[in-house]
Amino acid sequence: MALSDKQRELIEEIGIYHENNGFQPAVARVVGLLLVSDKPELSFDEISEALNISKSATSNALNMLLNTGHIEYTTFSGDRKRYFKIKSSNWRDLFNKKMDDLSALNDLLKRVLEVRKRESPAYDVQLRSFISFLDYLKQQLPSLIEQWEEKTRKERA
Amino acid sequence: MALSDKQRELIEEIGIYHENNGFQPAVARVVGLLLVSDKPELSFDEISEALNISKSATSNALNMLLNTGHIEYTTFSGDRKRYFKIKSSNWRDLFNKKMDDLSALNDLLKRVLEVRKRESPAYDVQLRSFISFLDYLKQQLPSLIEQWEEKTRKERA
DNA sequence: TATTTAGTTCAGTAATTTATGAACTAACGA
DNA sequence: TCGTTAGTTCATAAATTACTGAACTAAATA
Repeated sequence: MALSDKQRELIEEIGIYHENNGFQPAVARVVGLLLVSDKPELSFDEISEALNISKSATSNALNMLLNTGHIEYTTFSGDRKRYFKIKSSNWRDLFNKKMDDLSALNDLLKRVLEVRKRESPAYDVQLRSFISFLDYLKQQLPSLIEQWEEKTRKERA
Repeated sequence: MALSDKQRELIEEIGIYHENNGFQPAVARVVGLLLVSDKPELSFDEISEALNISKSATSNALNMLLNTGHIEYTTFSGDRKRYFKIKSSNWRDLFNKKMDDLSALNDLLKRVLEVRKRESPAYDVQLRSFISFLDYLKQQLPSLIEQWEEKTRKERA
C-alpha cells in the first residue's frame, strides 16, 4: 500500500471533513483512504496497515460503514479476504442526507413558530421567510437535478 | 422564565440538532432557548437559570455564539444587563454555511481525482458526475434564490 | 486433524470534551 | 468608599468517545 505524501495529506483532510460530519476519526480516515488510494478495493489488512490502526478499530470502522451503506465489498473465489470499496451510489445518498438535514431543521423551525408566543408577529417574519425558502428549495430540487441531467446529456452528445 | 413542556422539549430537539452540527451541548441549548422562548431577548441570568447551567457554561456559550455571529445583544439605559437574541440575519448565513460545506467537499473530491492513479478512468465516472452536479448546484443557487424572492414578492401583492 | 487466515468481541485505558465552582474583575450605584 | 451586579477566568472534575491488545471464533487450507 504505497501512498504518496499528497495522498496521506488528502486522507487526513477528508478525514477531518467527515469527522466534522459526525464520523469517528478512524471511520473518517477509512473513507479517505478508500477514496484516495490508487487501488479501488482494499482488504482489511491493507486498510489496517495503511492507516496504522488496530484490527479492532478497523473492524469497527468497516462494519459501521457497511451498516450505513457507505461502503461495500467484493470477494474473489479462492481468496478468503473481502475487498472493501466506496459504494458509488453513495454520492447521491450523501447529498440527500444533507438535504434531509435541512428538511429536519425546517421541521424544527415550523414547530418553533407553533410553540412560542411572541408579542408581535414582527418577530416571526425572518423565520417564516427562511422556512419558506427551505420549502421552496426542497420543492425545486428535483427539477434542478433534471436540468443538470439534461445538460450533461447534451454535453456528451 | 416560564417554559411549557413543549418548549422544553423543542429546546432539547433543537439542541440535539445543533450538537450534530458541531456545537457543544450547552451552546446548542442556548440557541434552542433563544429561538423558542416567548421573550425574544433574554439576560445572562435568565439563560443560566432556564437551562440550569452554571455561569461559566453560560458565559462560554454566549461568547462562543457572539464570536461566531449566531447571536447579538441589546442593552437598555439604566440597566447593566445585556439582553441576548438570535441574530436574524443568521438564517441566510446558516444556509450559506451548509452550501459552503458542500463546496468544501467538492474541492476535496476534485483533489481526489488529481491525486489518485486509478487504472481505468471508469472508476472516476461516478465521482466526476457528482462533482459536476455540485458545481451545477452552486452555480444555479443564486438564480434559485432570485426566483424564490420573485415568487414571495408576487404572493405578497 | 492441525494450522492458518480473516476477522470479531470486549474489557480496559487513553484522550478528548464539556461542565462546574470558586475566585476574580470591572463598573455602577448608594 | 463600600456593596452589589454582571459577568469572566481557570483549575479541576465528570462524562463521553475512541482506540488498543488480547483472547476468541469460524471457516479454509495443509
